[in-house]
Amino acid sequence: MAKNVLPTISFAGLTELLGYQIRQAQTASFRDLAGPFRKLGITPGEFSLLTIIDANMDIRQLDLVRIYGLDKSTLSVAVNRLSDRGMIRRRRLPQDRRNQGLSLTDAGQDLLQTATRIVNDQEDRMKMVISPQELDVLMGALRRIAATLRER
Amino acid sequence: MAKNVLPTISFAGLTELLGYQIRQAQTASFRDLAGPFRKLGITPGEFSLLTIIDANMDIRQLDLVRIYGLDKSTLSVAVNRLSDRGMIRRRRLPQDRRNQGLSLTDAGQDLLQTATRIVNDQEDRMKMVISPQELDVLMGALRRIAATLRER
DNA sequence: TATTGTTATACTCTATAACTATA
DNA sequence: TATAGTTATAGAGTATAACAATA
Repeated sequence: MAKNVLPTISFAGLTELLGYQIRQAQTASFRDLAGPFRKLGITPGEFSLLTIIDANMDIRQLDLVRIYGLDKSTLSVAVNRLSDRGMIRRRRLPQDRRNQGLSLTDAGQDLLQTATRIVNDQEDRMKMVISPQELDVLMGALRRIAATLRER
Repeated sequence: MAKNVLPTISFAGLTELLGYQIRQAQTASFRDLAGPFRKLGITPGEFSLLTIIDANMDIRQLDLVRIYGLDKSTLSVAVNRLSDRGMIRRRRLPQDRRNQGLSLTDAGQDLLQTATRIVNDQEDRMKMVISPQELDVLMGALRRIAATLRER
């Protein structure tokens, strides 16, 4: 009946593409984080948002917009979500009251701490399959690739 | 007035994370493709779909579901879009009429050819900032990282 | 007038659930 | 009953446009 025959799929040149392998690694990373992060109610993007806000007292939304290359409306929505959940505080800055300084609440700091442990655990697992030398190459090469593609 | 002072943003540990750099490279790659691909009316995901269908005569949707780790409904929608545009053909397979074999139309093959040139151009630009040795390390390491994260 | 941010709206991508058809 | 695929629906994530407040 030929029922359990798994078809052999050709990926054509796909697997030889650097862009393809970068994407595969990236989706594997997100899916790996998805489970533990869902319990916390955050996404990888929100983790990085919390990290940057934590490290930059009273950062403005427009600075975050520049960092992420997102539209200001998109960022406003993202900040809303974390703010509604009591993780982020917004305050008008006295120097220029058009700006809103962002900071983490105590609950936000707790959340960040837990999320950071999850991320570090993933990092450890990734580093188990590559050598320290390979790690250096990887970090440098990925940075240069991103930079050159952003140039135009 | 301190108007043109660009604030110095700290990324905390973010830039030392492998997962972060992989994501940065991946979003840079997608954004770089976005412009030329928009003119063709396709996405990077659709490009890879076209490539795999082209290389696998009468492939079934369920095989694609397994490759991509997507839900069958998601894939059905994606195939619909390309089918509505006349790029993909579906035909019931005589061996088992529950299966639909997918193939590219002539227009689909033309589209794939044009998209492939765009992707290859991006690959060339990425390879201009890394050595052949680094390329080897990158491909191998990214493959192993994706594999280990998928294991659980 | 220009800048910072919000809101309404819409589009894409994804999954879940209920369905049809075929086996 | 099980498998392959479709459709309706809903939830993220994103952008555009119109708006409000502040400079």
